[in-house]
Amino acid sequence: MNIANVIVDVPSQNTNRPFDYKIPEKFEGIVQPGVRVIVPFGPRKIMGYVVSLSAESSFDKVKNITDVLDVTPTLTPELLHLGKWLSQQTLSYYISCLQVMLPQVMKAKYRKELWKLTEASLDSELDALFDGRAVMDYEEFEKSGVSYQVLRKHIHEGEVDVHYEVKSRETKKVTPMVEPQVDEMKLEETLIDLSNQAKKQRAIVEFFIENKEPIPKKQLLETLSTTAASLKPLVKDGVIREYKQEVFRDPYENHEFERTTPFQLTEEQAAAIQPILKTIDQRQHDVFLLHGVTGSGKTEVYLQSIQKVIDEGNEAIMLVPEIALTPQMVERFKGRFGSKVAVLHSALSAGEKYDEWRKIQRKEVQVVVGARSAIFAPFTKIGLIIIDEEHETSYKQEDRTRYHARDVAVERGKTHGCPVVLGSATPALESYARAVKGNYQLLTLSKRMNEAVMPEVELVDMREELHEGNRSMFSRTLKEKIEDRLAKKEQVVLFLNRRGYSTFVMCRDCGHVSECPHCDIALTYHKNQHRLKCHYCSHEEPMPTECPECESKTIRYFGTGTQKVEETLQQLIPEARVIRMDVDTTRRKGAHERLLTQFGEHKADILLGTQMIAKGLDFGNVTLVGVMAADALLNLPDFRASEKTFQLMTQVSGRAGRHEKPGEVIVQTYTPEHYSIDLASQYDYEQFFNEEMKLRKAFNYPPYYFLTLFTVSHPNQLKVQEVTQKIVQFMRQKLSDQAHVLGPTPSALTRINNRYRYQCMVKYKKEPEQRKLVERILHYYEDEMKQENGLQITVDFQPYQLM
DNA sequence: AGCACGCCGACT
DNA sequence: GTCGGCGTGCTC
Repeated sequence: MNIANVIVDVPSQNTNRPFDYKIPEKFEGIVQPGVRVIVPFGPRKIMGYVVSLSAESSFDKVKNITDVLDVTPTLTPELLHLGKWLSQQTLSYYISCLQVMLPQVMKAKYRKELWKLTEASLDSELDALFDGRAVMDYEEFEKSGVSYQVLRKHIHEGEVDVHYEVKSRETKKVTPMVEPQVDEMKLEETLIDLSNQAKKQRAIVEFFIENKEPIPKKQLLETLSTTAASLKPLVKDGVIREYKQEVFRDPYENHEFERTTPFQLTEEQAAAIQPILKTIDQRQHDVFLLHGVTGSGKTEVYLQSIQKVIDEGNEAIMLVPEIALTPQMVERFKGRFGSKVAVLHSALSAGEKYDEWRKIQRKEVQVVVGARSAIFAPFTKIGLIIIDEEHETSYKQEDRTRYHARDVAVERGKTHGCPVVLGSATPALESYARAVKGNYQLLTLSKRMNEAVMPEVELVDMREELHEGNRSMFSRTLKEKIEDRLAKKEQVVLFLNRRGYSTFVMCRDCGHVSECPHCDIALTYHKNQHRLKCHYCSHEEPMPTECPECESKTIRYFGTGTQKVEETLQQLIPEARVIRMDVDTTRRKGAHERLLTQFGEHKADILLGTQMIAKGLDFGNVTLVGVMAADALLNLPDFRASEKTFQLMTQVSGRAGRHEKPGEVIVQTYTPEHYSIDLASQYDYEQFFNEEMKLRKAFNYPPYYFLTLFTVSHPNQLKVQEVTQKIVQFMRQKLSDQAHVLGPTPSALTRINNRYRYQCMVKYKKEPEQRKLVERILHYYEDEMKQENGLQITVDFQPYQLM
């Protein structure tokens, strides 16, 4: 077994397979599957992952491994296998799948340098470049314009070498530590031997007679208010040992977490947790859908399930949509499990992420709470995987390796023989359908804790506001209610959905929205052509000058933002103190948490924000939630628009009246009669599910059909159309009659960076050959895709982002 | 992905 | 005749 099979860090079709390398004697025993190595590859040196070992190679010119980067494997056998699975699922390169599972800093960096190997002088031009140095960046040479011929001559003469260096970017933070190197008796002796003048040295020795434990050098010197000068002789005499220890950057270092103990479960919670605990006990794989209304105490169910897993010595993964958005969730986990928890989310620095990851790898924690990629936590004894707010689209990675964390969770759950719990107040239609079918076990929490009731939702018809002469974006009702809360010293959350708000066309008189006759999807306004287009089929029509329904001339496209709302609000209610939360105000690190803390301390009356305030906020003093424009999402060119609207409205409503004071929700809309808005206002998920399923069935969308989305892009529009057309034809010809192949269609964002984008969508029920067909297509266009600025074809087997 | 090699046109 | 443009094929 002295051959290592290595997946090299070269994402391409031709290198998407293991390469064999000899393991030099000095690395025997260290090189094993999952270890990162540096290997020669052609003229350069690159990083690679050992995926397996073998006794011999069928290749006769096997090179040696240059270096080993890990002492313990970075990837467990399970993760190596999972990476393979992922590459098959997403049709991406094995190496990309392995990289996506690891913290960014573990990706290798490469440096190319020129080394001068001789004292003699070279070609004058080149000598001028080296300028007396022995090493220079290759880039310098490239930029200099000195001809390659000149360089090549010297390389052949052995006077200059092109040197490739692999740099690992991970940095470990170390801190100097000190500890006694001798026993207590010896310390006492030292004390006697020390002269009476050496006061500080005596103090140090005395300190260590009291405390035998290692202590950071800095801390010791501070406590005894001395300097390194008095420590030095003791180290020299071998009484005290100085060494460096790796410290983990702890993002929550200066944060006190209030310890909490398990609550008494309500009857409903107890009933829901029962089957989960049983499955944990039996070490079985099963998927649960925990459908619990907002505030019903799903988190407590998670916490107590995890507790059981920990008690049995196993590990748990808990995914949350974007943990930076829910500091309160971190609080609860740290509060319950203390240092057993690692936290992984995007607000951490690269170094912090790496350290949290290493805590998991070194088995210093048993629980990880994190966003999407935390599903790849290098645990080996997973006893439970939880996905909170499972309907959230952020669980789907939208570039390169297009995986859905839910699928990975189920896959890992199968290998570990452990339950997967999906929790949501508004499950994704796909998930609920599976639960109804019996593929998932449905668990329900229908009541809020503490006998709180869901806040009353009032729909305000903005068309009527307009008819009655109110042209403001605030309805009279909303304005009055805000003023009322301010008077009572209570707080208000105002929610505005800005995304996609500028492109749909609506009549301000009757609320009519232009839709595609074939797709039941809002048409998108294209400003430059002044036309309406459907992004699913090829339908398009001119921008109407009057409403097709009521002939009013007030039909137009929409656009507004949080800033505008804030201005209007200030004019309307000048005394209100407003905190605005959107991408602009939360860009800086920690800004998010700071703003929320301010709001929590009632330093503002109104919290105005986008998406990011919809989740996880839990402020007892908030008694009014206002939704500025509920329709905004509804009219996105997306078959999930209704579902997203329903989910968002439900979530936002859940922000009000979570504690003693009852809450109230005002929803401003131009289409109060729309089933998703109407049913969300009644908190009727099931009815919504039924309605939406009818439409999905009628229009062949998930969960009745699966989707595959091809996106083709190229600088030349004709080329894109042509290629997409070919793909469409090929798929139509090869797939069964049950599959629907749509396209070619311009993408919603038809041109990005001067590249035109077209798509082909496949709706299908069962096409076992599909992946192979797609592989054939990608293989066919391989050469054209390699070219710089050439053709690009991406395939998404479970698209969420349809633009 | 890089890199070397090699085949072609445009020059000293 | 040589320099350097880019297409082609390979990397254990």
